[in-house]
Amino acid sequence: MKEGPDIAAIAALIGDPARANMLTALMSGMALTAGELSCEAGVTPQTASAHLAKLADARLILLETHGRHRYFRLAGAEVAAAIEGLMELAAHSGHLRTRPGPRDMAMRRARSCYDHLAGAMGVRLHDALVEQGSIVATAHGLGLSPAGRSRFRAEGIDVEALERPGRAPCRACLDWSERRHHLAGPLGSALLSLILDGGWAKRGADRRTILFTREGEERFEKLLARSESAAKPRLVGLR
Amino acid sequence: MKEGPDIAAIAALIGDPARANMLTALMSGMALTAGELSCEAGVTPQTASAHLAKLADARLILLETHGRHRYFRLAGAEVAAAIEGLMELAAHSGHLRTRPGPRDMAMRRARSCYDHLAGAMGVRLHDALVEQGSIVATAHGLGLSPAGRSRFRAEGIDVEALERPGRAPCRACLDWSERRHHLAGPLGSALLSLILDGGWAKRGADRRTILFTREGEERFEKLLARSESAAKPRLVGLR
DNA sequence: CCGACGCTTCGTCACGGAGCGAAGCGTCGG
DNA sequence: CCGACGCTTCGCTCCGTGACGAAGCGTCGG
Repeated sequence: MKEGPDIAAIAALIGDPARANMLTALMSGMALTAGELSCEAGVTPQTASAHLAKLADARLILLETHGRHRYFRLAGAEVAAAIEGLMELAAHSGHLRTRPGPRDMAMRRARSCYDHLAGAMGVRLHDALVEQGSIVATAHGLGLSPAGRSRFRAEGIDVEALERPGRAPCRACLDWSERRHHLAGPLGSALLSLILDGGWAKRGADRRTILFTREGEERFEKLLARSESAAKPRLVGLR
Repeated sequence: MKEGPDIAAIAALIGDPARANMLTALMSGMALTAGELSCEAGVTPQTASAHLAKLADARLILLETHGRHRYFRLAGAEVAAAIEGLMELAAHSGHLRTRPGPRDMAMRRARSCYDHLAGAMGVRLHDALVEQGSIVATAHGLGLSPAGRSRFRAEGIDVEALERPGRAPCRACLDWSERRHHLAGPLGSALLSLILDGGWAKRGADRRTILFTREGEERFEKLLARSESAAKPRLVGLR
């Protein structure tokens, strides 16, 4: 049993606290500078530099240079997925670092998981879209129903851009704080963009917590309500 | 960003080659003795014992004692999911340990991923069941359609046992070798049991490869064919 | 131009963890 | 009962890795 992916190499990279903190910070989906990441990791810039080089060599993160600033971001959704899987396992097996507090509650309510909405509100979004059939199971993962397409189009989302060959327009991502699925993939990403760009919510100081305005929350509820009451009749016998 | 699950602790456990090999061996879904796991890891029994204690303390594996034999198995599906996520990431980022060979081909074709069928055949099973609507998206993950329920019942599967409160009857699990979904969860588990108990296939020497007999392969194809041609008409416009 | 800043590279040190030999305990089977 | 076997625990060694200080390079802005 020595063939196949070398999970030890990958896990060992994530298994260092400094690197784990960096990767977790990058789960916000935003690119951060080497200096910012050294703060996140709580180490000196020189140490952070060595760590970042390892992550980049392993292709877990990507580098973009802007003058003297070096911006790093996660290499892609599969990195986020692996980290989310570890988070789920850590949460499930009781490996938590601090007691839940007010900030944790905000994280649990709404946060970005890489490029899409997670937390209780992310789960509600997924559930609502599934319940009324805007998204359905396909061989390539979750897909859009015809009714779903027109609904998202009405929200200003470029639906054609979501559906590219060999790429599922959405994906169920298991939420470590809710133990249920929230919506990931291109649709999930587009919806978080809609929420942030539309001013419904803004990022918290930690860059990851998503804080809805009063008005934004109403807009979000209206999105769920339209999702739940429009188009397809409810499949009562299904569940 | 110091709150939340401690992924470094979990990843560090997986990041040791000996422990990674053990966990990978346990992805077969079978329980193995401490001695067997020390062979898998390529270390002495005393070293293996210390590693196993760490994994058990962290609740990644469970111990069952039978006389002088100590059987260990993965603690649950969330462990398998995290490992699978790391496998996907390792494969995606080019962290492979050996060149693909004949054995690897058998692994890619059909293998057990914890308690369900993975590899090309596992992906085909998922796709066929989705295409004809036996399984559909629900808020709790993938669920069974009415037609799916009667079909699986006809195969001798205890469908009522699959659908328990708070537990999705199936789940899409991303396959690291195929980069597509195969079927996990209770239904996936029941189908692998059907395949193995029904004599359609047996486990390879490595305990993880699933080797179909000629006859078993025909039975499998018939399952797919019935899945694809029966009940619900094809949703041609969907994709 | 030049000092400040962001970041990388080099050298060194200290600590922790994985490894194994030795020893011991409990179970099994003849 | 007793030797063989499976497994755990203890003690010790060695190596690898993360940490930081020092130094250097490139970019930025006054």
